[in-house]
Amino acid sequence: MLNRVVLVGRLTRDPELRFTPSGVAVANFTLAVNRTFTNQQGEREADFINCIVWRKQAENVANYLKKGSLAGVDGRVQTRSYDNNEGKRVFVTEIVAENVQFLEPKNSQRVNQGVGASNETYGGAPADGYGHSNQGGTPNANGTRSAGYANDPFSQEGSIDISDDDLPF
Amino acid sequence: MLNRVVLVGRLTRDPELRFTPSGVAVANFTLAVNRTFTNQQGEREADFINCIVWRKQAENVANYLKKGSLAGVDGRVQTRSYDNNEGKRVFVTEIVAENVQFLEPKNSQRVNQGVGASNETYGGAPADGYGHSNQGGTPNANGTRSAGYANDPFSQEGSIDISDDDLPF
Amino acid sequence: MLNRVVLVGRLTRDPELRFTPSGVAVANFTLAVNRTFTNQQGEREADFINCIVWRKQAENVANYLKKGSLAGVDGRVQTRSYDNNEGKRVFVTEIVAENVQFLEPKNSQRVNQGVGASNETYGGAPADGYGHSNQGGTPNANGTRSAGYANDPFSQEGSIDISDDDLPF
Amino acid sequence: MLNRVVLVGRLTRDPELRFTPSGVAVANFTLAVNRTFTNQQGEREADFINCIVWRKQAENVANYLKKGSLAGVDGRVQTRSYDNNEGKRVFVTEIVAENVQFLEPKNSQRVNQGVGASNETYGGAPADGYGHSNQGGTPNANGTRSAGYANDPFSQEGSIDISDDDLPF
DNA sequence: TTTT
DNA sequence: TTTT
Repeated sequence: MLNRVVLVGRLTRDPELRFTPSGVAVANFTLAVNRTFTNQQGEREADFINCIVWRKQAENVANYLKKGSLAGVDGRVQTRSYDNNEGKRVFVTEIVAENVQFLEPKNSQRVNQGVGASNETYGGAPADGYGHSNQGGTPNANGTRSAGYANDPFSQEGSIDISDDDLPF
Repeated sequence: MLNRVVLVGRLTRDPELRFTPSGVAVANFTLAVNRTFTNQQGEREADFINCIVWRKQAENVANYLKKGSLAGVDGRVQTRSYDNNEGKRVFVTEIVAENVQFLEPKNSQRVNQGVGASNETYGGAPADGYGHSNQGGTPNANGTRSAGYANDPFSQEGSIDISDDDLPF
Repeated sequence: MLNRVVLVGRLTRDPELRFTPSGVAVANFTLAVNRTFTNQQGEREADFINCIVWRKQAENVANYLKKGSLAGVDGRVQTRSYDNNEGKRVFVTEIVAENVQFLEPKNSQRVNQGVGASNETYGGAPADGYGHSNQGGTPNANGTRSAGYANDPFSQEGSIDISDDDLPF
Repeated sequence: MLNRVVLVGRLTRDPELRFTPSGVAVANFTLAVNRTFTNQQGEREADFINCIVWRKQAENVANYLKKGSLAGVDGRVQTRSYDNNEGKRVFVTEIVAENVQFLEPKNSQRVNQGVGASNETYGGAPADGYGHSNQGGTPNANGTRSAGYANDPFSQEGSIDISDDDLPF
């Protein structure tokens, strides 16, 4: 059924790049989209919209976008649920970006540094329903733009709770 | 900034019509939007997307859509937050419908009955972060044409008070 | 760059199914999309929007949609130009449908009959800049369930001026 | 019915600002939208999409966008027809922009000079099916706030007559 | 928990 | 908490 979203906004912080157990890249980011109208106090509010993007585009996002970057997203609305650490079901609505357009002028774009550019929350399962992490070893030691430890044999240590079934293709 | 969503799906239950203190109609409904692709088990999943619509369109939605109705929505993604009854901040992402299209064939459409069709949760603040309601007293005292009858047990007598040019078809 | 269109409307006539020389299916149809507002005479006008769809979806469109069918389209705006029979350059704007949703209730859907369901303008090049037809050999030998005159020995007369380069993938 | 378009692209030339006989501003511009995929020769083509925008947004477009500007458009597909100077009916498909977003970085934006910035084709009906113009005499005699200065050589003296809250940023 |  |  028809399900289409188009957004233009700015990243509220650096994107987070992770990998599924089978090595597929996923990036998460939040877009601040300023409203075109003002509220009753005359202020222009914003919507803070969570986005997720897969594979090569995920790596591009991680490498070329950072906090404050202007970006366009073409995708679809997705809902999912997971049980949080208190055993409560949490419902999530987010945008799965199928196409991300970088809208920063060329000269303002810098390739992100490997270390720290995509900051995995080490140690302990993140509370967002994704379990991907990049535990142990030398994370992204290879540096450069694309994601080395996708091939890291140690990446499976500890638990992971995302399986390939979660991939949207 | 650009923020646009278009959906086609089916209502998971009857829409809920409420009113702000100043008498503005708001309807909430959830659209089940079937995915166009299947997961790795070969099943076609759905996204359950919360929508909100205001004013005249809210009344039309409450009057002409019900559980199972096929509808299209043109709107924007909105995020907001509120403190739940445990004092915890909850973040909500929903679609503000600016235009709702009824996609049921004509003959399958019936005007909803006033009682029960749009069920305001009386007594106590709803847990969804909206406080609007139109409880007791002189509903819609502020006047205008909007729909006091939503909560009015007598509203079915005689004709309904939506004029023909309010009808979206 | 972002380029996204979503439409819901009714086919103004039966879709036309053709094939490129290499056997790729293409269907053309026009969607009448009623405006949600009225003009100064109080009339509700419509936009008549040309759409094109490729491959399996083209065959589905040809088989399951006909004049009057309600359909949704998710796609992109495309422009192209060609020289008409008076040697004048003509510019065309149309929607390339990437996803077509059938919105007719199940019971009202009938599989189109092969012959006549999708009516190729026989004899002479069509004036729309597509010359596709299904020339030579055993057209559509690969065949399967698709559209009637795909198997029409006469459809090959005249030239074809679409090459595979025109395919959007 | 649902009819929604979102585009991001660059103006192929300066926008053209005109006025209807009753003084309503209209701007036309063409957006070059680069495709996200390449053709079989490996080239990335573009679509050249005609847009039209009304009233205050038309004036903003004329004042703040020029050839090469990056802009986003949220609108709908419109078709219309007119008889050209050879008495032939011409069909036009264009995008009516309901919201235009300026995507150029702040420092790269300059207010267009009045003269030449928005170039009305004086003398003789334009061949595009719009007859509006605002020729000579008392421009914008009907009054209101709309932009006579578009054609007014003196309009640059002192301050520009767009108030700050008209600015889209 | 938010961007310019 | 989900629709056909």
